[in-house]
Amino acid sequence: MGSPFTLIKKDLNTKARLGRLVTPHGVVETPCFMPVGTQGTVKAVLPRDLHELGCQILLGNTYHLYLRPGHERIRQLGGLHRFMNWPGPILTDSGGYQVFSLGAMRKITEDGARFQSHIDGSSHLLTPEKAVAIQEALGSDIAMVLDECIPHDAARSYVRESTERTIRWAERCLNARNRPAQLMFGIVQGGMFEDLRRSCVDALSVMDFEGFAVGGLGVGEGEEKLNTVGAATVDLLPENKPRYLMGVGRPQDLIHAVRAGFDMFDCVIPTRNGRNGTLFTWQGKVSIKRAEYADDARPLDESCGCYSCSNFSRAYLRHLFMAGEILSAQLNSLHNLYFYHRLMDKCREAIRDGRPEPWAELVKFAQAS
RNA sequence: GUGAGUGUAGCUCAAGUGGUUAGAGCACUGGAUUGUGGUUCCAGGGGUUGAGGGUUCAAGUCCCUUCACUCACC
Repeated sequence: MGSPFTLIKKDLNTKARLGRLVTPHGVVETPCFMPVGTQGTVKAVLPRDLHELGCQILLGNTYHLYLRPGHERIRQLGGLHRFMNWPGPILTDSGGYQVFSLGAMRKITEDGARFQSHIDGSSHLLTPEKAVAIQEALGSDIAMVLDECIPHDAARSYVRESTERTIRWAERCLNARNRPAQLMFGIVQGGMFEDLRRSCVDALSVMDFEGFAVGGLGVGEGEEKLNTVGAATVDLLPENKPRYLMGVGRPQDLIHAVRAGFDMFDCVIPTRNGRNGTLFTWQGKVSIKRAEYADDARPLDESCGCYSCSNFSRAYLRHLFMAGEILSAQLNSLHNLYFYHRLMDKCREAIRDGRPEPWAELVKFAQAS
């Protein structure tokens, strides 16, 4: 059995790569964007619509599905794919980000991360072994190792200590595997320190992972550090395996990261910002709640082929938002995900094309954003 | 008609015995949101304190007149 990842083409003008990742539930063309479906659903979007807009792979979450409805229940019901009626590939995050985002509600030890449930306050210990067992029960195509996502301004001494623990956890995750068909990705930490990033890559890259992720970015460090640390880290990763930049980002961040050599992305921005009234277009961000759109009969983006732009006016989208209607979240999320997928289409086309012109357009868009 | 009560921001309400530039929540306006708690955070515009007169160094607050609304009773 060969490697699940095939590097199809390296761009001549940038470090971007065109690839193909084979998973048990289908093939993913990279660079790709993964919509976030934390709780077994991409909020406000039907699986049918995700498929229609070109979505290839979704992200689910270990921590959330473990707490509710429970991974054993999902296993009994035929696994996460069947449970949420998404037949395509699914990558599951390990719960490492919740180590970061739940802040005061968790405690880290060598053994694992102890969480206080945000639902009922009950206490749970998530160990590397348990994170793997949960992801195997969910039946995801790609499992992520348990890591600790640290704040961008963490002191060097803590970053070092934490990153070394994350490396030990990665090894424990590998040893806990029981389903060879499920791919597993290691996660590079190291904060904003390039030497710590490098030693983390050195330690992880000799382990038998099918891909590598870069974590701990897009957590408030700012655009410049995101780009420089991201680019420096991705350069160190093995060329023949997929490289995933976790949790990033804005359209301009994705363009920079693809050009730096990343293959996979996930981010809540298109769905969360959509629900909160921020929409992405090729002319830039549009805050649909603005009063200036109250009487605007034009579609959000004339050049967009999504269901929302094909059928509704800005005035209607604003009305739905101001009225707090459920359809607002649906139409906005659908549009933003459509936009993100067309953005990734353009990146793949630029690599196939091989000329600098398509990149020039994308960079121009990124700079204007 | 008589008696009582209430009038402060678009809405609901605060502002001890008179004392800085009348505040808050919601709403509205603008901005933020990066491995999601259907949010949250930041900033801003808004007032002739129903109207008129009086007392006082000083009135949303006390007095008089008037208007509106609410309730009770003829």
